[in-house]
Amino acid sequence: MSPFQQKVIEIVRTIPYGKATSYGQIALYCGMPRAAREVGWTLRQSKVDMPWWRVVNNSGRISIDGNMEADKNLQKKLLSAEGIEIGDDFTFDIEKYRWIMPEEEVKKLQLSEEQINKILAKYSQTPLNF
DNA sequence: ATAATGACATGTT
DNA sequence: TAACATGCCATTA
Repeated sequence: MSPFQQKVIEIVRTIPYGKATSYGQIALYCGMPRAAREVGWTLRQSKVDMPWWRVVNNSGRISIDGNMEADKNLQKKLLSAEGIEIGDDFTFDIEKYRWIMPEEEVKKLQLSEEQINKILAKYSQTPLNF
């Protein structure tokens, strides 16, 4: 298992109940802004215990396709159970439920200052919305 | 070694 | 708003 995958797992485990994040967001926290697909790959093949269902794509859609229909429906069910309402098209308002890592946690990630700034600029705890 | 394939993201149309 | 195109990068073939 690569260090990247280990980070993915660590971070996914910190996502609180009832919240959701995107693949790209996790990738960013891991210091690999372009590795969203690898996050998905990790969640799929890693059998360790983690709340994988709290990770969706950036438009708030469950993006499991093809022959993983069972998992797709399971994810919808699990999210619904945590209070996130999901429509028949497997989409929901991610901004309403998006989890933002606290700034002090971001600073513990051992990333370059440049990347930290990038993270805070994109996912700030006090965004425009409220 | 080269090319195709994804639980993705983002900018253009 | 939604479809399309391009960029990404580890894994597979």
